Amino acid sequence: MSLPHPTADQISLANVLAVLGDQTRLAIVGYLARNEGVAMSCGQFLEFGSKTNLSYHLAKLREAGITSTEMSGTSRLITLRRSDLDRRFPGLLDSIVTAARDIPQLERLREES
Amino acid sequence: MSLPHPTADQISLANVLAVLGDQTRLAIVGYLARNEGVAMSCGQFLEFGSKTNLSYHLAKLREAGITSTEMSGTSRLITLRRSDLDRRFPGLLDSIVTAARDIPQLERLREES
DNA sequence: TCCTTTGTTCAAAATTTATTGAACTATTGA
DNA sequence: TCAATAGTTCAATAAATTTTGAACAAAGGA
Repeated sequence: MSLPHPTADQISLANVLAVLGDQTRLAIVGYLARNEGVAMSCGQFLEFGSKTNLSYHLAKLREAGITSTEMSGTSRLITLRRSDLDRRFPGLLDSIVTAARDIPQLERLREES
Repeated sequence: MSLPHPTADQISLANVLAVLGDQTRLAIVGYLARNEGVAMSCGQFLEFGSKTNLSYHLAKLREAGITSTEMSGTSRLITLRRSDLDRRFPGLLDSIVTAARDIPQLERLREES
């Protein structure tokens, strides 16, 4: 991990909610949750926006402590910080991901994968 | 209920998260949750901001479907839409309210009540 | 009726967020 | 080494959100 990540106790609830209160980022997190264990690269999310815009949203997710981003050669591997989030805010991620499953935009994504 | 409220299925997850991703509104919801069953008036929240500003934040909460506001004489009674939220997003409100209990700003509020 | 209480609406200003394109860095493979 | 790949940074713009004060409205009590 060479990129700046907040430590588990630096993760703020209000910030996590604010960052997830955006369709694009919510869709990204839903996708990560449905593919947990599999590290995703930024390119996986190109259907959600331009490369530049994704860079912005993915940085927001990382800075909020929601995702972890590790460099791997020329790409970056993104994973959900599941255990940190669960320890810090029990039940929150699960309830969000479950509820996000019903969002149209995510339905579409699931069919394609 | 003479004020406009969204119906249960008009409540959007992203919007709920966005609206709760704000310290002031999160504090208000934490307060409502700790006093569930007791309807609160807008004035109860004056320590969180100016009257005008609270009017804005409380409208946001109502429009997002998080609270219900009923007119009662010269004041308004505000309650959490607990059952609608629980049905729509199981576990979400509880996990948020539980996590919000550890937020400093809310600690202060609890002592004063 | 008049005053007080409770809270709103409006418009302006301040602040924050999101989106874009151009230029750039770093790594990998040929 | 050279070109392609993956993604970033920067500056500018666009858009949405917050905050404020002044003026307003409606109900209740003296």
